[in-house]
Amino acid sequence: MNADLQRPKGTQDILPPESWRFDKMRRIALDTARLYGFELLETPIFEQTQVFMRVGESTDIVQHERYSFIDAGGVDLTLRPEGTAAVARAYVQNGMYNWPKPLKLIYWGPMFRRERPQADRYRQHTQFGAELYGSEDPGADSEIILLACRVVEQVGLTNPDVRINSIGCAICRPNYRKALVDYYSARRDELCQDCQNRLEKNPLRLLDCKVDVAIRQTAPDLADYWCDDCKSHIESVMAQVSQVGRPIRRDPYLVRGLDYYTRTVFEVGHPSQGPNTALFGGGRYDGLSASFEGPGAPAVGFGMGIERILSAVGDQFPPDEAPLIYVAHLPGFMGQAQIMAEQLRNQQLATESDLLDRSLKAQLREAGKKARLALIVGGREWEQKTVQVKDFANGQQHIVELENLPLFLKDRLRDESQDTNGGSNL
RNA sequence: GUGGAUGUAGCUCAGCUGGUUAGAGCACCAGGUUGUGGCCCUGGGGGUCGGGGGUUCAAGUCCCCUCAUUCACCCCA
Repeated sequence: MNADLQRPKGTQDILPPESWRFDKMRRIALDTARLYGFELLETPIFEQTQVFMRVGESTDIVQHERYSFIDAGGVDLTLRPEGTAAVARAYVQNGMYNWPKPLKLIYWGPMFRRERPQADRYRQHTQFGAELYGSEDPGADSEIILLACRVVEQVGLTNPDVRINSIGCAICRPNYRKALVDYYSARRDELCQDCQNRLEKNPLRLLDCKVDVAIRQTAPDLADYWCDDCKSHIESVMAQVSQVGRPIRRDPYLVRGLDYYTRTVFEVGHPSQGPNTALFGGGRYDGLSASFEGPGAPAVGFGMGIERILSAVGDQFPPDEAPLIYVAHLPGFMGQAQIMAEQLRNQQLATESDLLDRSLKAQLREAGKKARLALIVGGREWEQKTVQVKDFANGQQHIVELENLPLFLKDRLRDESQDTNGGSNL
């Protein structure tokens, strides 16, 4: 295919069965969130560009990774690069600050960033996230962490590795920032090029440089600069999470890229993915809603990249397979087979029939690949108001009267523990 | 934005130092039974060797350019 007709760089066609794994993942995420009483919020996949500019002056995803366009009416729009800003906008615009507190919201959908694709990183990816508005209490932070961990556990990533840090508040962070800048400025010559830029742009990010690890070891620790409120806040979050039996550890070098965070930041990885990988992350952003000209409201949330999660679980997370019935037919009975299939679907039985008018042999070959049971419509049996039913689980074949058919089929499908000497491939 | 790797059938890949009509496995289709799947056997459809240019009697193979894909850094989900 010509290059200019191909899928855009960094996007993907999600083919079956992967597409069904996505669908199952979504159901699990939403169901788990409902277990905690979260509500689902849908926002547009594009917003006015200012919505994202408000929240991330110094972050790459709003600086030079934006998919922006001017529409025919001259409005500056951007495909959303992340969920939190859009939810904050919706929160203010819809007056949700007047809703009963706390307000617990989740979202699911595509996000867009124009960056160079690599393993598990796409220009369009799917994110599931939660935002909890209206509570400053450490319990809100722990609720968010617990929900996110439960979701990944539901898909098979047990014992997630939770790392947490506090980047302080408007009162104590400036002190730390100054101490950090002083420390690194004195060693400017020893820093890598990236860190010299970070020193100007976003000093906190000096801490998670992978090159200058020796320098940061003697750098000032955030913990020594926390005010009393910030200190007791993170301690309570960690205590609360631990008390439900979920390990959590402080990572003194953990700071996150988006600059709207206050106090809590966290990332969660998994042992199967290596020591410091991030499957998802989040934090607190108490000042965000105020920047949308609404009343200030404390908030905490997480965002989870679904492609990364599914890549991490691998084949351990198969899609659900409906036990399928295939209606095969003898020559001249193709129409009858489809009518039969439709009647079985009326009984909520997943059913297919041949649409190519192929030989019985070919029909059964296809049926054997995808179905649990095959029906054969036509011939002598049809004249006696019966059909042949073949069970691929054991190779047995029965002649069943039409009026008893739905009951018979449901009975066979219910019994999962058939002997399998026939070689089912389900 | 920086650096590395790779492009041969739908998929995974062979194709030695350039040498006849480019192959295999899997997948797909058909036949081996007048009305029966899997396993096995036989046959079949499918390829501008990513594209363009060059060297040569001869290029999938060598050279240049280009496009695409992929991995890492930056950043992030």
